[in-house]
Amino acid sequence: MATIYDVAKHAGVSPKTVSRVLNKDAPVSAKTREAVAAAMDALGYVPSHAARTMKSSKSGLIGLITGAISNADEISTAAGLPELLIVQGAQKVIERSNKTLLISDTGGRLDRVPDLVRTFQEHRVEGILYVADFHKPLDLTLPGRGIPKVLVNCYDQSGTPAVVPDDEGGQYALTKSVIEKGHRRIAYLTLAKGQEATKLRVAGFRRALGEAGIEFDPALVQATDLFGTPGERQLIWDALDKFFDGDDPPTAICCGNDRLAMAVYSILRGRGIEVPQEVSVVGYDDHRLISETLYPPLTTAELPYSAMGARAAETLLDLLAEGDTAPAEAIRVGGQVKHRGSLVAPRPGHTGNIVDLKGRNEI
Amino acid sequence: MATIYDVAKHAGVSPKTVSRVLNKDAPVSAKTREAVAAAMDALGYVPSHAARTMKSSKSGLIGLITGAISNADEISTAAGLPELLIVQGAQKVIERSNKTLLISDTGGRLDRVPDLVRTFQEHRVEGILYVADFHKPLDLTLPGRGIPKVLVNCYDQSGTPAVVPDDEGGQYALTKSVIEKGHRRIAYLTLAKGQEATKLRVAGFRRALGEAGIEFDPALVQATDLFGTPGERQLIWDALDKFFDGDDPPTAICCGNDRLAMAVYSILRGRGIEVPQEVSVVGYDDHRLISETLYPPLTTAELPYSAMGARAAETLLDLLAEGDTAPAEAIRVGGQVKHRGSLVAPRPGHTGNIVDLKGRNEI
DNA sequence: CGGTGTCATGACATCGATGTCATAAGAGGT
DNA sequence: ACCTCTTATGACATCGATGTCATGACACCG
Repeated sequence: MATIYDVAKHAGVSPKTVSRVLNKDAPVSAKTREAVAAAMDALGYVPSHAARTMKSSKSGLIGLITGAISNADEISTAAGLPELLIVQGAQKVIERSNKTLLISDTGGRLDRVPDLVRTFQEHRVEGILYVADFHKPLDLTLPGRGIPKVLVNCYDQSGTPAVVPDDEGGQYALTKSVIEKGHRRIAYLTLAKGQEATKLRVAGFRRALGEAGIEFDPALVQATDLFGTPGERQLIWDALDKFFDGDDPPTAICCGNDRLAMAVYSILRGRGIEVPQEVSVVGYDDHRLISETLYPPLTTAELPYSAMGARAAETLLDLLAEGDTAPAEAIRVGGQVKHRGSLVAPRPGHTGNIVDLKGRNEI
Repeated sequence: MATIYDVAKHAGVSPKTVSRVLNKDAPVSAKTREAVAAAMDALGYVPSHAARTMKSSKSGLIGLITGAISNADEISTAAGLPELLIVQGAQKVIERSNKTLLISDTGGRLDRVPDLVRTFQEHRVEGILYVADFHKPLDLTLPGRGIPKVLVNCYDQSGTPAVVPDDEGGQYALTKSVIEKGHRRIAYLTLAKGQEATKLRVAGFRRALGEAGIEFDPALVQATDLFGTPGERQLIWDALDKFFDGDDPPTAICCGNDRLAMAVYSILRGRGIEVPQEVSVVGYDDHRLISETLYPPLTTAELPYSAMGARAAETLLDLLAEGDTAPAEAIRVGGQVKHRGSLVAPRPGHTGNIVDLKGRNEI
């Protein structure tokens, strides 16, 4: 590969002059500039990032740790998608700032993180973004003392800057939309218990009910997310059974994510219950492959992953530029409610008890 | 950041000796080695990749160009997923070889590719992987003379090494499975006309029919992929109409991808046609979010993206190691047929004409 | 005991770009 | 005509790691 010396020789000038042409940091006569440009062209010269980094001790690199790539398999099951969208959001911001994103993958193993950070350190990254696959507390302490870091989709105890989704607000807004359509009996098939998102969203759900003066009925709330494993369909079936078995069945069902909503559609149809005519269904995530392909299209709450990634990248760049003291609290990023066809006003006088709930021939 | 000189001073040895400890390329006495290790530890020393690259002119970097990140939005619509899985496969192989993958994103704009390649050149990448979002001929000539390259999911005229999916063989195997179940009237809702995959898969479909002595009926083949845009559902509806309108309706439907199969499920159900009892349905891609969540689970052909990425990375590493002459022909990677519940033997004497096809009240 | 290796170590130059300082050639003011 | 100032350029050192060569200390052999 041609060097600045080759270019200099070819153009009959000194290396330093070539450098000046490259960086436009000092006046160079037009004639010389053209000669140098011609030489660079002729030799196909491209400056060496390594040499620049060495001299300036600024790498222009931002490291990002994720499982997005190795989780790609599970993107099929939607689990890996969030990370990817976060990476996308970060990428857009970073590239606009003229830095380069170095993406490293955990391969799903947390114990590889120190290795990845070390590689980052070798490359002298200026900052690190750590992306989690779903909203959760982070138990590990990231190595890499002195390197500014921002956590995305997770948070820790030590006050590392973090960007997380506004789960409470999202479910609140979505539930409010459901209530505004006229529903009063609203069931909720939540994500797994213990998950951060579950806690926060149930809180948002209750807040919306409370504000509307609707009493919270624990019998209408059930965790049914088994991450797509085989027992899940049965679990949902049983939950729906319970819901529709009472005298006052729900007229709307909130689902912990769009995949659950998809299963609910199919089970309801199998029982001859029409969506949305007899029961409204809403999801969460706005996983468009589902929300737009299902029929009727799914009303759902957007999980603003891309925006979170962008926000995190901006926060990191600010940290780098100004040594800004980052906010002590995690930054919550909210998403929109996506209104589609699966949520309509409840049928007047509808009881929900229209089919024989014991006829499980489709299971 | 501590340097090798700092470590040397701290340990009371010369920098060169520290270097020897780092690289184990010359004998160092145990005592010295320990002293150096202790010094490195105390100072938190991490060697500078830039300095190494400069000295050795080997960057240990492999560049990868993709739209996977920026297409993440469309992963929701399944379009971006392939690239991501390819990246995953490549990543695994590259990391095993102790090199680092530098992932660059086109942001969906082909005209940015030269920029990305230039950035790669600045980083002195040793090779480049170019990943396309779906199987297609590549019209652009990649810049970066002299850098070994491997194309994935695409191919060009200039004999650049390429890795592509075996679309013909995949559809052949899938269709053969359908035929082996006893189906003779098999419809095919293909992807968009003109696409590489469409041509190859229709060829595979016809080969399977031909071998089984089934006449190819053009009336049963229709392109219905509109990439999830609004008119698509109508288009599929019309196609199904046509299929089931004749006296000899199909007993099985092949779909160009899993998303189409998902729409087909929903439309058939809306018409009261049971899957798979009355009509078997198969997809293509094995997009597990769909194929495993649909009920019944979808029989489909795996599109081996991850394997393609891995294969491409191996090919590139071989090229680097041995200056191997790459195969002149594109490498075709085959996938498996995934047998699930949506494909069963046809009902004896079934005509397919069991519902009023004009009752389109669900559209 | 001197010759010949081997082991352990260090001095120095080098990779490619750029910051610092020096210098030569004009431009402009008095 | 002389001094100062700007413009345009180059020489040289430097960033951090490592390849090359040199050297001192032993060990072993005859």
